[in-house]
Amino acid sequence: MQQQYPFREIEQQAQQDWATKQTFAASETSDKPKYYCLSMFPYPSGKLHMGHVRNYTIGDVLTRYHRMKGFNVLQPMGWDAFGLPAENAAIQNNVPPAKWTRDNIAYMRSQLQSLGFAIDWSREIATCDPSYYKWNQWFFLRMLEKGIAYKKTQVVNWDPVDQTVLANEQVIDGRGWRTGALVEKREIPGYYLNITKYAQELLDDLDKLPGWPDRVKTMQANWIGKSVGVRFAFTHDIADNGGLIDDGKLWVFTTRADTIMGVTFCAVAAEHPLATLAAKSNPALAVFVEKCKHGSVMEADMATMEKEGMDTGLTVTHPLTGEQVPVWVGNYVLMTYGEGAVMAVPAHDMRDFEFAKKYGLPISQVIELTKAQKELRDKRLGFIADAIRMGAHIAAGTVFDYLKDMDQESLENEYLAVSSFSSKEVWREWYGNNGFCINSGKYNNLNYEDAIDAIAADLSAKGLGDKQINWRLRDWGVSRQRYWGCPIPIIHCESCGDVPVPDEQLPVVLPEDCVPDGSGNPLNKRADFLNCSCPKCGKPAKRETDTMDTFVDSSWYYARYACPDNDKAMVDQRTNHWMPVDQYIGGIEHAILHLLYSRFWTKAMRDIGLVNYDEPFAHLLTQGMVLNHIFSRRTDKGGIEYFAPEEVELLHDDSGKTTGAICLADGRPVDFQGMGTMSKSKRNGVDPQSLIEQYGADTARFFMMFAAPPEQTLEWSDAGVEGSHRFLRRVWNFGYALSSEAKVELPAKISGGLANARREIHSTLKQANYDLERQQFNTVASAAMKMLNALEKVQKDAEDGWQAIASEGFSILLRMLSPIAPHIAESLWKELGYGNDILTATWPEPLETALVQDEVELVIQVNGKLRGSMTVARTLEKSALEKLALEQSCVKKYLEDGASVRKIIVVPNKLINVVVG
RNA sequence: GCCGGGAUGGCGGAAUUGGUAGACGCAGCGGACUCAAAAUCCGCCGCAGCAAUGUGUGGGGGUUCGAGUCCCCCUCCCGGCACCA
Repeated sequence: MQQQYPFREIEQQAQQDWATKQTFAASETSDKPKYYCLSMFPYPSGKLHMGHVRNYTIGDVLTRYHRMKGFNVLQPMGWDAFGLPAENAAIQNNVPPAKWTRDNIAYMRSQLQSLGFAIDWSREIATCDPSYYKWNQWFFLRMLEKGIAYKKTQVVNWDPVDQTVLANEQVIDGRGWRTGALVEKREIPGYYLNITKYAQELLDDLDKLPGWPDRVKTMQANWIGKSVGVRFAFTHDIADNGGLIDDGKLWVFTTRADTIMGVTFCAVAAEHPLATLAAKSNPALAVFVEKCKHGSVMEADMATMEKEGMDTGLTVTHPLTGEQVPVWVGNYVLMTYGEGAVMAVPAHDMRDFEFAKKYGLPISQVIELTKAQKELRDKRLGFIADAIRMGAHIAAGTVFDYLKDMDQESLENEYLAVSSFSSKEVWREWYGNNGFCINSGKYNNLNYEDAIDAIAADLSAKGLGDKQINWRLRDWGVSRQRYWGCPIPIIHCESCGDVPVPDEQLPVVLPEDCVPDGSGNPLNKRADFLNCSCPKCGKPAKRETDTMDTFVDSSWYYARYACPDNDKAMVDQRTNHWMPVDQYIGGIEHAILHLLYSRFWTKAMRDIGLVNYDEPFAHLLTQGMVLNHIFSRRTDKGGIEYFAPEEVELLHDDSGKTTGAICLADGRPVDFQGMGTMSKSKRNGVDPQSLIEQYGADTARFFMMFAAPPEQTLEWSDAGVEGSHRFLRRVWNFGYALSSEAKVELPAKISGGLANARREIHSTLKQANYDLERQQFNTVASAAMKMLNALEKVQKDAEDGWQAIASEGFSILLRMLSPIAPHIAESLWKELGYGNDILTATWPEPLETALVQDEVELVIQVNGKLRGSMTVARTLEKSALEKLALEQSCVKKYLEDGASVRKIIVVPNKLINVVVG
C-alpha cells in the first residue's frame, strides 16, 4: 500500500517549528568551535531565480552539516538593496524605489523561508536602511581623514543610458556592464578610494588564501597586474610654447631594460604631449592622431586593429648611448598605462618587430640565447637537417610535430629561419626570450637580472631613471550620479569648500519618497535635502548629491551580521569573534569586483583599528550557473523565435538518443541543441516558486545538489526533478513501512545477507563523509540513493532480524540526508522514534566492525587484462593467493602453450595480476 | 597572444594514492499489475558480435605488471585577461 508523501504538511510543520524555537539563532557564548557560513546576499530584484536557490542550498547544506558535526554555526541573510534596477522600476511604474525594494524583500524573504534554510533571521540587514548605511558614511569620513579616500577630477567612464559613472571594472569591451551601452569619456569631480595603495598586499595575501579556487586568485592577480621594470627618460631639447613639454625628458616604462641598447625608435600614444606638439605643424600627423583618439573609444573591434604609426619628425637622445632616436606615434601605445610612451626594441619585442617591419625601421639584436635555449634550437636544426637530407616524412608525435606536413622547400626555409637568431622577415617566439647581452658595450655577457641591475644603476646615477613597479589596478571611483544609493556625507560651502558632515549628524538620510523620472538625479531637485548649513561657518550650503557605488555596501556587510543591533559602532568585538567568514559561497561573476573590494575594505578597516583580521573570507566556493535548454527557430522573416520548454516535445529513437524536437502547437521542428543560462529573453527560465509548490522544497534542494557538483554548471532537467521527487517519496514510504515493524535489537553476530547489507551501508557512508569534506555533494545525494536501494533489498529479502539492520541503516540515511532534504529527514526521524530533533543528533560515522568481511572477491588479471575473479578468505597469505590464482582456469588457459609465469603482483583485497610471457 | 579549467555511454555525471571504467540518476527497451492508461514493481541497457571474444575515457607517442588517472606533443571547448611596454 503506497502512502502519499505529504511534503506540504511536512515542510510547513518543520519550518514553523524552527521559527518558533528560534532554532537557528547563533550565539557568541557557545563553547563549540565557530563556523561562519555565508552566501552572497541577493539583490532584491523581485523574486528568487534558480541561481539563488542553488547558491543558498549549497550554503545551507554546509551550514546544517557543520551544525551536526559539532560547530557553532552562523548563517545570516540580508539584502543588497541599493542600486539601479529599483530606479528603473520606479520610472516604469511610478513607484518610489524604497517601496519597490521593500516589497521585493518581503516576498523574497518568504520564498527563502519556504525553502527551509537554516538562517538566523534575527540578524537580517538591508543596505538601504539608515542604520546600515550610516556606517558607510562614517567609515568614508575615516578614510577621508586617513587619506584613503580623496577627491579628484578625472576622465571617467560615462554610461549614457544609465546616466552615471562606471568604474573601470564595470566597463566590459568598452560597454557598460549593465546596459551594454558604449561608454563615453567625461571629466567630472568625484571621490576615489586609494585601493592601489594596497595593491602589493592584495597581491601577496592571495597566498594566504589556500581555501580559494586557483582561478579566482589568478583572475585577481591578473587584475592587479603587477609589472616590475625600469622607468627612465630619453632627453631632448624640444621646445614648446604651450608649456606641455618643459622638462626635456621623454619618460618610458619597460620590463626589458636589458634590451635598452637595442632601442631603434620610440613610440608614443596619440594623446601624448609630444604627439600633440608635432601634430601642430604636421597636418597629416594631426589627422592620424585624431583617428587614433577616436578609434580607441568608438571601435569595438579594437583587438583586431592593425598596428599603425607615423613619424613625428622629432628625435630624442638615448640616455646611455647618446644616439638620436626617432619618435613615432603608434596606435598600439596606451596613454592610460605606464608613461604613455615606450622604447621600441624590434629585435626582441613582437609588437615593435611588426611595427618596424611595416615602416622599415632598423632592427638591432642585443640578446643572445642561453646555452639551454641554444641546445634546443640546435636540436631542432639537426632534426630539420635530417629531414631535408633523407627527404623523409617526419613522424607524428615528436617535439617538432609542426614540421610533419612540410615539403622540402618549406623545410629549407624553416632551417634558415631557425638558424638566424633575428630574421628580418618572420617573428619567432624565442626572439623575445631572456638570454644574455651582446652588442651592448659594457653590458655584454650579463644575464637578464644582472643587466637590468647594471642598467638601472647607470640610469639612476644620471638622474634619468630607476627601477619601478607599475600596476594595472586603478583607484576605485565611488561617486555615482544616482539617487537610490548611500549619500556621500559631504557639504559644499562657498567659503569653506568641501566640508565633511560631522559624525553626530550622521546618517545623512536619503529621502525615500522620491520617484526618479529618468532625467538625472532627483536629489538635485529636493530643496529639503539639498539645502543645509555649513558645519564649519554656519552659512547656507549645499549637500553633495552623489551617492556611493553599491559595491561599497557589499564590501563589509559580512562584518555587520555579527553585530547588526549596534547603533553606537560600525562593528564590535562580536565581529572579531565571527570573522573571518569560514565559508563564502557565491557566483564566479564576483571573482574580481566584489571580492577584491571586500578584501581591500577589510584591510582599510584593520588599518583604522576596527578589526583584527587581514582577510574576510577563508574559504570560497564559486558555484556554477544553472542552465536550461534553449529551444529556438528561425522565423520566416529571418528573426529567431524562442519556445518555453513546456511548448516543446523531444523526440528520440529506440536507443533513447534525442533526435529532434517539435513545437507542440504546430508540430514543426525546433532547434534543441542550445543550452544557456535561464533568461526571460530565451524563454528558458524555470520559476523556483512553481517548483516548490509542485514538488516541495526538499525535492528542489535535492535535485540541485544531485544534478552536478557545486562548482560546475548545472543543466536543468524536469525529468531529473521528478527523479529526485520519486526518491524522496520512496524514502517516505520506506520510513512509513519501517515504523510499523516490530522493534528488534541488533544481534551479536551478524552474517550473510544482513552483514552484506550493513557493510554496504557503512561503506557508502564512509564514501559520503569523504565527499562532504571535499564539498562534492552530488555524490552524497547518490550515496543516499544507494543506501535506500540497499535498505529496500533488506526489506524485500526479509531475513530474520532484518528490522534491526534496516533501523540502524535508516537512521544513518536520514542523518546523511538531513542537510540536503531537512524537512523529510526531521519528520521521519521523529516518526521512527530516533529522537526529538535530528539537528541535535550526532553525525554518523562508519563502524569498522561493519566494514570488515571474512571473504573478499579478488579480481584476476593476466598481463593486466581482466580475466576472472575468485572469492578467498581475507586472511589468506600472498603465497597461497598466488598458488590459488595459478590454478584458476582463466589463468591456466594462458599457460598452455608453454608460456611461463614471469611475475605475480598482488594488491591486497583488490586484485592479482599474473604476468606471463 | 597569455593565464586558468575542461573533453568519460543517448544525457547529467561517478571512479581518494595508477589497480574490475561507466557508481547514482535520467532517457530508452522488455515484462508484471490494469478493461486501458497513469503510478508502482521486476529485468535489460558503452560499442561491435549469434557467441566465444574483441574493443573502448578527444587524437598521437611514452613510462608501468597495470594508465581515465603520471610524462611529452597535438586538436577542440569553456572562463578570465589583453596592443600592459
